[in-house]
Amino acid sequence: MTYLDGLNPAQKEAVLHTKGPSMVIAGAGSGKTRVLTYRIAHLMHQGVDSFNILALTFTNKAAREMKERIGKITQPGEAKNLWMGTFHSVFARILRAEAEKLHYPSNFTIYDTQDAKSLIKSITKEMGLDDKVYKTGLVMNRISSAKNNLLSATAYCNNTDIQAEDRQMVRPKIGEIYKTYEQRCFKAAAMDFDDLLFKTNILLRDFPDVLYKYQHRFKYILVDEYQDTNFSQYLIVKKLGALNENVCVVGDDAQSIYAFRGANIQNILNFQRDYPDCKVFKLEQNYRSTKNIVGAANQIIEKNKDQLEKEVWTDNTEGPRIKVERTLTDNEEGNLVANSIIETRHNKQAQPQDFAILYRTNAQSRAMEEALRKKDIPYRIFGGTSFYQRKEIKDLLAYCRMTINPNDDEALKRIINYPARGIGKTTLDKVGIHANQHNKSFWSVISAEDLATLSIHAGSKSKIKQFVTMIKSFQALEKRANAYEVMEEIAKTSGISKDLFTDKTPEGIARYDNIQELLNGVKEFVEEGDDDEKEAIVLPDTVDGEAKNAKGLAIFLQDIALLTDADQGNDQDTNKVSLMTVHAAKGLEFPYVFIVGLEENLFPSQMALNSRADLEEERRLFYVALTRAEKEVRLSYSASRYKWGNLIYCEPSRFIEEIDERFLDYTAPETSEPFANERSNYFERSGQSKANFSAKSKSNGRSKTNKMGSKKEDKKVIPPHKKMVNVNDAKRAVDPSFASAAGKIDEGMRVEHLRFGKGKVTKLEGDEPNKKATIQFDKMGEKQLLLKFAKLRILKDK
DNA sequence: GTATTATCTAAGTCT
DNA sequence: TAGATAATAC
Repeated sequence: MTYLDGLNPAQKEAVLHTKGPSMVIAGAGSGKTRVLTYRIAHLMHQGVDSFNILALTFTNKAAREMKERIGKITQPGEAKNLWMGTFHSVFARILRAEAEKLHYPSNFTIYDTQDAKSLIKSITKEMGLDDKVYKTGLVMNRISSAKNNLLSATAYCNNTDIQAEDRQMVRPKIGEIYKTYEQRCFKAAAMDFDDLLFKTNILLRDFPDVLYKYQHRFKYILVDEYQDTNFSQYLIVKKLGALNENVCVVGDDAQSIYAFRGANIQNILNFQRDYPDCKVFKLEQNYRSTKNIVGAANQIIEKNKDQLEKEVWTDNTEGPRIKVERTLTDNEEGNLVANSIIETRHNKQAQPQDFAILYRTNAQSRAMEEALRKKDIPYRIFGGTSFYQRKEIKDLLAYCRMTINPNDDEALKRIINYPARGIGKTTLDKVGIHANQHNKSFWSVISAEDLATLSIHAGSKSKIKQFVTMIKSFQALEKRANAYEVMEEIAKTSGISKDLFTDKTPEGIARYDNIQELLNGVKEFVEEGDDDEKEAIVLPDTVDGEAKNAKGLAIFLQDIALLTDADQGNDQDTNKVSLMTVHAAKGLEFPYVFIVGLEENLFPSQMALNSRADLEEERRLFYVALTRAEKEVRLSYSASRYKWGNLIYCEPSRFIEEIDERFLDYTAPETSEPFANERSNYFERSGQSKANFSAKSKSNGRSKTNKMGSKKEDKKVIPPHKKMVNVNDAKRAVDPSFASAAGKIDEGMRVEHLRFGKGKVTKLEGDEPNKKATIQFDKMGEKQLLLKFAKLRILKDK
């Protein structure tokens, strides 16, 4: 039983309780993954066949990591039949195996977000709807949340509440779009991300024999990050676990950060309701972080109302305080981080891989990247525009998709005229109209006699025929060749390789390289031996009866849409600084963590300011960010930042203020009275939500300004849109006369501050570079400012 | 039908 | 800023 020795009593209890439902509430850094892996190992140790265990994780990254850990503590090959993966990948496989029950082919395509958006867009266009009203993103969110709540298109249209909501939003046609969307996906033999869960529910609901089969198969079910499951996922788990009730869910309500995707903390409560005798374990000892970090994190999360009771504590050392730093621009913030990394590496003998830079939005990675590149610090970006989402990769994959599933309309639309082969918009429109009228896929129109009946130029027709012949040749090849051979042939014959090769711009070269990289990846896939870990997630008795070519394109393509950058295999040089969004960092840990861009309207996101629930999710997100760190956290914010090419003036995040000073180490402008100015902004901010609110109601067409306008005396309140200064105003922010005056300032001078206005310097103290000035501002009262940061302009001597 | 240019608009987080 | 789309010239 040596493998259990490393567990603390609470962990051990959770691991040993294998029979019956259980729930593990695991605080950040309390060894949640450890419990899951040991639990699985323990099950197998007790004689449970890995064949009967299903472990569901939230990301591929988590699945892969856990697989590695299990591999280390079990006998070789023992975990071979273990099913472990994300909800999406596991059920995609089950759906492929059972596809014909739902009248889908097993080689159905998985539409990614881009595909889905493009389809929605063409539907709204066809319906003659204004795409400014029916924004694809909005429509998609609506459809997505309907699916996650198990509402089909018909149910959506018949639901009076929803219809009323849509009418109120002045978007009454969403239900109709949803219906068409569903039909189009079906005839294209495609499922989107939400369908993978939705259709699994349909499958388990309508086919008791299938349900029975998988209930028997999955005698033990484990779910990681349970707080982030949505209703659809919750119900799948509930159904599969109903027979044996050996369901173990692990989660932390404080780390629920996917409500935007339909995740529901309610599921934790549902679980206790569904299994009243479920055993609850709480893991509260944090092994990851210093006392200081745990203390700050606890304090942050305390501000939230919605949470389960638990107290995270640690035995670790105190550790240094959290450093808070401010810069003037986002690029400077990048330099600050880069320099800190160099410094820490030097002082603490740290490796690049010991550092993570976390941000709220992917767009922020750029400034960081540039700074790191300049200083020759190796880094790796997770997420963002994934490799598989690059245009050239998607183009090539679209050919592959059509080879496997020619009815894949989105793939067809993408490539029928790329590289240009004279099949233009007019032609494609005609095909599309015919296809939709007859409820067929584009392919079934152009590859059949239908084509002859269409009023298309003979020249275009013959070009279409050539295209059809080409795809058919790929299909023939796919039957006998491996994935690499097929894809290489496609790249060559389609003209993609040539098209990119002739493009000698740096972008063109990069694209060509990416294609080569994809081909290399496929080659690896074909050449790699059967390794146990890879096998673990493949359906052992799959995929369909006809014993498909295991190295074939179909298998390679299977769930490429579900992969992200983090899942790429090239692990050779992992000694790099990690850059990622806070969301992507969930479940990971690093000795040194930088959380950047801590500014109002960014973190918390501007869109979260309107409701308490949204703001609490942002706060949980910040909690997640803080608790990633083992030794040190550094927070930074910038006074200005480029957004959409415009310079935006930024305020520090409220989250900084929410941390007690005893956990912090300021290098901020106002050392003696931290956030004196920010506090005054806080006042502004409290009015901001009102401004927001009235602005919002206005845009709704129904003016509530009267109701909100009672607070007219708040005239000093700066509405948010004013805070977002435009380019002209912003030029003042970088006006050199404001920036460079610091050294020359003396007592008695009249100065002007960008924000506080005019005032008189009454006192100077301290030495460079931390010289501090006390200034009596005409309107804002007395402030103490650090000269190196204060944006002051000298007005007149004495 | 294609290539080039001008204009628009988006970036919130992930499977 | 950058990619996507619309307008324009060829």
